Amino acid sequence: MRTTDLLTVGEVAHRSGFAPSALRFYERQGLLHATRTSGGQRRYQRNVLRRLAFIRAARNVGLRLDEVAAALATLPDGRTPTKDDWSRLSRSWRHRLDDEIAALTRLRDGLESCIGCGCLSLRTCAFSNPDDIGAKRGPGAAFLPAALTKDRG
Amino acid sequence: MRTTDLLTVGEVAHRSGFAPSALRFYERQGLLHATRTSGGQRRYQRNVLRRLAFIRAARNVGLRLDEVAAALATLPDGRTPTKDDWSRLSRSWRHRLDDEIAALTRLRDGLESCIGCGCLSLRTCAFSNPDDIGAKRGPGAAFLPAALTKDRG
DNA sequence: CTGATAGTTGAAGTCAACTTCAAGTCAAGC
DNA sequence: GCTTGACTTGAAGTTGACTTCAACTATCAG
Repeated sequence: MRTTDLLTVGEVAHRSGFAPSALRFYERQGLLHATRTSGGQRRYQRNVLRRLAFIRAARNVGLRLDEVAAALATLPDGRTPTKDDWSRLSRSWRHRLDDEIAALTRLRDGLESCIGCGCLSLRTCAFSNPDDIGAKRGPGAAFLPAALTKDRG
Repeated sequence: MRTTDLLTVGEVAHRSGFAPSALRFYERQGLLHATRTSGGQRRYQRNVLRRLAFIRAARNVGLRLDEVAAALATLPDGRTPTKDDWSRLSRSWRHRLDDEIAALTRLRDGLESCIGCGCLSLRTCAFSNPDDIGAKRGPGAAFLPAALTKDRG
């Protein structure tokens, strides 16, 4: 293993938990940057790991990659981001998570009142209201992540 | 408008909130059934609306269509499902929603402790841990529905 | 009977976030 | 210098849940 302060794709993949293909994909999407060796191979700065931690956290919260990219674009260039920078970016997530939790809680409570009667009426039952949570999703979007649902498949 | 007790695709679409294309898709997936006119057009029984209400509710909870199909397959055939039938099917959802809410709550609380320090360390911060919620999703699956995220895009 | 409106089909497209593939090139330890 | 393992690329494939399209056909009010 080399002793430079630059990391190879494999090293970054191993340390971050992202697949190499994901790292290359993120680079194409403008979320990451890497210098190249004379032979064309990627070499990453060590701070890419924090950036990737941010990306994973943002994805956990439910941000799409383009939103993550937009957030990352607000980081000051020319200097390494500080803790305050990262903190600022993730501050708004709390509200977002609150909303998500509230929506799911409403859904659960609606279910509580529906289980008893078994109605599932399209008109009266808030639980299956088209205007509720699941409606008007864009094409192709799954509702909840597999990781949240896989345990009780 | 006809006065039969059978519904056209358009009527079902309007009453259920599903697009006609979604109804045809569900039929191909075995979630719905329709009789046909002599001319080949679909005609739906009135109880298809309750079935669709169930489908929407299940989707709201986060079930995939194949899971919904499996659940619907446990309905007794030969008779119209009763309220008890529907109630039985949706009873397990409560637990599932509880888990989803708990996972998001853990995530939010992890965020709370991370906001202060801005660490986002891959090693120490539970919030961005690869093994946490967002990790190991299958390809193509979005984390949260647009409906939950669109307001505070 | 006619014309407007609504319905039919299979095939292909969409979206997000990646993964997989084939065919080849680089880096480094011995 | 050679071998081995890691790396490179663009293109195409995957998944789930639909939507869109083009080219027709059916239904029904008047």
